Amino acid sequence: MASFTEENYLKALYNLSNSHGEVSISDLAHSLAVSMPTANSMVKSLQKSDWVLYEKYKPVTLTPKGQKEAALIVRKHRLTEMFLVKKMGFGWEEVHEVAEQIEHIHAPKFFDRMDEMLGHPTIDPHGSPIPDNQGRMQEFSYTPLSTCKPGQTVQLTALTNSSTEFLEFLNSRKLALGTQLKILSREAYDQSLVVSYESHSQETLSEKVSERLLVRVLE
Amino acid sequence: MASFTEENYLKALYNLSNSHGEVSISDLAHSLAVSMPTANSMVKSLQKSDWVLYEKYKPVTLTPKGQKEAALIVRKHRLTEMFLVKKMGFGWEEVHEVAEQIEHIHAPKFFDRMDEMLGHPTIDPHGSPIPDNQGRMQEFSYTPLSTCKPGQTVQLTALTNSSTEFLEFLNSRKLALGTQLKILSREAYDQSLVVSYESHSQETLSEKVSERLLVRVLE
DNA sequence: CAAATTTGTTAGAATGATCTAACTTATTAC
DNA sequence: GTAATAAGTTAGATCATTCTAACAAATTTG
Repeated sequence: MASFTEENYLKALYNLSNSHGEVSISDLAHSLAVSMPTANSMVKSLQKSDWVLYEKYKPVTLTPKGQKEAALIVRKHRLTEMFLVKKMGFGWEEVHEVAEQIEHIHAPKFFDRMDEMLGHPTIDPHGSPIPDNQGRMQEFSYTPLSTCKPGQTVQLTALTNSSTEFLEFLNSRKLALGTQLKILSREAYDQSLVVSYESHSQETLSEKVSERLLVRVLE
Repeated sequence: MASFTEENYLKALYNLSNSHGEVSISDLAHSLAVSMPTANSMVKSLQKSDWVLYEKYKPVTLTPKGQKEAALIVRKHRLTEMFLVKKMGFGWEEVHEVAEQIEHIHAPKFFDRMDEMLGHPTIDPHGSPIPDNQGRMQEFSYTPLSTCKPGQTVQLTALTNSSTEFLEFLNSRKLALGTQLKILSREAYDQSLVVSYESHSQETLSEKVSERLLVRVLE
């Protein structure tokens, strides 16, 4: 069984994996706020327990066993976030820290019960998919708002960044998942978008914001 | 801030404290399933951080700081047990293991919200008092059923032991907190008691059981 | 109270997770 | 295609938590 620390490495590897499933030691170390030698030695030890594949000077890859373990940790994290929001009345900007701790609890029945109470949700409060209890995660193909065109109507479905600051910004603009946005125009100079939604007839979103908003194009 | 391990030592000290607030190294070690040298060295290190008072060859005592910290961990444990039973549908025999892990979560808002949703409970599902958010715990003076006399009517209010096996035994006899028992007789040979309650007109409880049942005498 | 037993301590070692300093390999930029 | 930079590794140390073996103090018991 993976230790608390090992679980954090597995989750980081899972989240950092590129399209080839590879993660550099450097990225891993930065993501976990540890030194490169620390990440290096932990990767060697994860290899011994068959969680990762690794060769000197090459990027790290999760084994199927490692992938499943990591996905199940992510599952616990996202189920917890959903539970905190839907059943305990927390805001989507408040749940990350707590979920970061609860994801390490070893108690299948606890998370199964959450899942049940929530009606087996497939996404978390930030629109990220929840892996199933076998560690399989469905792929969504959402579009960054930044790549959409004036005239399009879209629905906000997920975020690429869920930092407290960003979530609080979205709260201040009353932007929630599910909101339908009409793209009015794009400013050529800074790529900011002018959109309208609900009672907001004109709201400007910077490129920094619009590239973090994932949408489904409605028309 | 106390580490996960330190928190477990503080909690053990809190639970093992006798009327003078003292705990022997031996009891501490047994309770945590570690060797005596381990307990000894941890006690020395807890002393350095002002969690405990300690002198060579003397029993250990929690400082006020240590007592409060321990009580707040116990508070988190018992609130969690209550939440699992009342809000998530778990049985009282299923909640100890999970609460043992969740008690280490650092997230005041999470536990405050539980407390609120539960209506600020003062006892956990096994009748044990929940310390308040300042770490103060009210003292109840319950009587072990084993010391009661035939003819008395009592109400089951708490347990001195909450092992899964004992709780499952109580489930099998439909004995829940709040149940009113009438003591019919006592067997002189083994001190077992014959009681009646609800639809059970005659149930024999061994001394081992009756001394673990805490009651309030009604008449 | 002296012997036996229990309890507590010291010393020394192991493991997991981390660091810095120094060095090596790989990549990027002229 | 070298020189500079970035990325990765090794070596060696530290800290927390644990152990066993050996010894010492305190308590219990005949």
